[in-house]
Amino acid sequence: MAARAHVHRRRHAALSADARSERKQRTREALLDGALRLLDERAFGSLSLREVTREAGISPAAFYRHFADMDELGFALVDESFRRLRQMLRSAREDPRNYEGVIRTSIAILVRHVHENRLHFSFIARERSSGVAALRRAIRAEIRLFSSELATDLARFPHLRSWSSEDLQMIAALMVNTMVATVEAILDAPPEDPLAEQEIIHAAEKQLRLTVLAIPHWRSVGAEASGERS
Amino acid sequence: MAARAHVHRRRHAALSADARSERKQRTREALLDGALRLLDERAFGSLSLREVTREAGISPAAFYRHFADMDELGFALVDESFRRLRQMLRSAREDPRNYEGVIRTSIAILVRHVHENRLHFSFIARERSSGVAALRRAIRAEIRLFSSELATDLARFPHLRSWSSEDLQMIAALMVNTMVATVEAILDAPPEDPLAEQEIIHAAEKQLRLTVLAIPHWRSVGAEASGERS
DNA sequence: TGTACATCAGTGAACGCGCGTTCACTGATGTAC
DNA sequence: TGTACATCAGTGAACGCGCGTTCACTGATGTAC
Repeated sequence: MAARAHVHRRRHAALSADARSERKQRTREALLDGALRLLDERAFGSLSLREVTREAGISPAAFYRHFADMDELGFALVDESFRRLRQMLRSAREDPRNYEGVIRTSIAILVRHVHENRLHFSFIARERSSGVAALRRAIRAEIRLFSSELATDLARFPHLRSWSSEDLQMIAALMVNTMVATVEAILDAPPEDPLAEQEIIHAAEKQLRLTVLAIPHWRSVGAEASGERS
Repeated sequence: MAARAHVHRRRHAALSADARSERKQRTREALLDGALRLLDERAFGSLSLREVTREAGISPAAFYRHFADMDELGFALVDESFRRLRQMLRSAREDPRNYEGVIRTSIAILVRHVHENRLHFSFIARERSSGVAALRRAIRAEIRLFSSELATDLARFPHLRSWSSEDLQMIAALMVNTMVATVEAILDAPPEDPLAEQEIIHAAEKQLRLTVLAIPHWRSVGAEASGERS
């Protein structure tokens, strides 16, 4: 395996498997994972560069081989976390059904992904409101994007086809609010307490069912026309 | 005014106006207000004792005449913030009307209080998710209490009289979610941009109208009976 | 393949800084008589 | 009212500590020939 680089004697052997850059990549991931582990119970703004390098098992100075400063590491965490979240959305969109089925399976997929990526969701949930302004803005922008995509998806359902884009955004935002609150509740619940979690899930399903129940009865007023049509 | 303490020559003149304890009270408020000012853009967990005393204009050591540590100051801020929030709820409950009227006036009262107590709401919104676990728990408990009280209030409305307590909690939580998200959006919007804020308010009203629209059509399932009634 | 040189991820010591906390103190205010 | 003593909010210096950042370095890996 050490001889691997000699197999093809090219001008730039670095194009093939490069032990050095592989190791570098692994250290970078150790920094990101270490930070994420510490962030399960702490805010990013109170995390020190030295703590992260300590957790990752390298010296403080080596940090600068990977990131210019802590903020840059923070952005990398946001990117990674939302990559996982988008991947979740892809699974969720794979089997569209009627309202009822969508709600149950969407919540189930959401809950599964929260457990599989607990630290990433915990990081996003915490930094969404907190501390570092740049991180907060990046996260809010991603969530707004998510909400817009949901609005587009919703437009395919029977009653919603004729809705204005503004009203679709409004109901998508309402559903995203519910999902964000549900994720926060799950992360906040005593870990691995199946009863508490089941109650949270049950309430979330009811809230979404209640929301979609209103759809056939909705008639928008106020924004589209300044006058009213009695 | 300096002679005030001499007017009544009592055994314990301290019972009347006490210049010393008045001054102490004023310094305590300077600490709380200074901290709150700094917390408009920062997380509590990243706030130092020295910064707070600097902002309040006293020496670091004097801090300990008022609080044992920064956490104690944090709890005092939570208390003060929720005192203002409860005061808001009292105004909101003063004139109960039909659904529509309640929504418009409730949102208006909420928005007014957010502007009048911007720093307190900003503090609560940020620390609700962030950093210091003890503060987070205190804030979540207050919001849960708020949600329960809303459930009690809702029980007085026509269609909701017969609802189970669980379903009332569910819809109250949904409405609180919407209000929390609305407050966050207002605090996040460019300050004093009346157009952006009007859009946020408009969306919030729609979301609440949509929610109450579902009420007459709701039929709870799943929790009360383990079997289903087809 | 073997050798001589280049690259560069990671080290360890050093720096100046702001931190929380302690301590003996000061001086204005309060109390007893 | 006047005096002598007690209280106590606030001071300023000092402490040890962890921080972010810099620097010259080491030694394994990569490259050229």
